[in-house]
Amino acid sequence: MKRTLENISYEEKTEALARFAKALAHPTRVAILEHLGSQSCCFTGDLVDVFPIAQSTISQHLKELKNAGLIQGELQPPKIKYCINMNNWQAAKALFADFFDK
Amino acid sequence: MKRTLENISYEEKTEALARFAKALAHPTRVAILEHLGSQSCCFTGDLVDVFPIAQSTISQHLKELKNAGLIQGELQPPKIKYCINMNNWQAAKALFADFFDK
DNA sequence: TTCCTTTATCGCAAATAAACGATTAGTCTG
DNA sequence: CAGACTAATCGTTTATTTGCGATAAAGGAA
Repeated sequence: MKRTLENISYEEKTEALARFAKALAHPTRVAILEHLGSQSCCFTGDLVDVFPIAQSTISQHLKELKNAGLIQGELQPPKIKYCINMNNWQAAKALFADFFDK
Repeated sequence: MKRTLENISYEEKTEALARFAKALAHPTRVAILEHLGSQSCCFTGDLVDVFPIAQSTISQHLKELKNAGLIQGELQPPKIKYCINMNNWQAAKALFADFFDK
C-alpha cells in the first residue's frame, strides 16, 4: 500500500466517517458497543465473560474503540470502567445521519 | 486470525452493521458514495477522472461496495452505470440510526 | 471478424488487522 | 513491602486489505 507519491486527501468529514466506520467494521466491536449501550457502562472483565474470546483480544478491541473516540475508560480500582463517549458518539451519529441523507 | 475452534456468532443485525461499516471503512469508498449521491449515478470512468488512483483500484472499491449491497451496476454500453442501491441504502441507514439511538 | 473502448480480474508486494498466550504494568489490600 | 487482582502490552502467527500494472472480458462499431 501507499505506493503512490502523493497521498490523496479527502474532506475531513469523509475521513472522519471512514474512521468511525472502521471502528465499527468488526462484529465484536459492534457487540461491545451494544453491550455498553444497554449497560451504559461496564468493565473489561464483564466482556471477557460475555464474549468467548481471549482477554488480550478484547483489550485490543477496546483500545481501538478508545482510539476512535467512541468509548472512554475510567479507573475504578481494581477495574476499569468503560463508557460510551457521548460527545463523539453524537458526532458519529450526526455524521452517519448526514451521510445517509442523500 | 481465526485460530479459535468455534466461530462466535452475533445477532444478524450486529453482523449486518459491521458489514456495512466495513464497506464504509475506507475514505475512498465513502468519497465514491458521496459522489454517487450527488450525481445519483455515474460511470467508473468518471471516478477514475475524479480520484487520482488507478482504474483497477477503483474497480476493486466498486466491487466491495457492490458486494456490500450499497451500489448496483447497470450495463449501458460501452460503459457501466453505477447507482446507489436504495433498498440496501435505506436498510443501512436504519441500522445505523438504530444503533446510535442508545 | 477485427478493432476499440470500457471495466473486471489476475498476480504480486506491502501494509494492517486479528487473534492468541505470555508477560508486564498498575492499583489496591494485608 | 508482598501478594492478589485486573487490564494493557509484547511477540508471534495468520488473514485480510490496499494498491498497482498487466492482462483478460465484454460489448458495440467498422
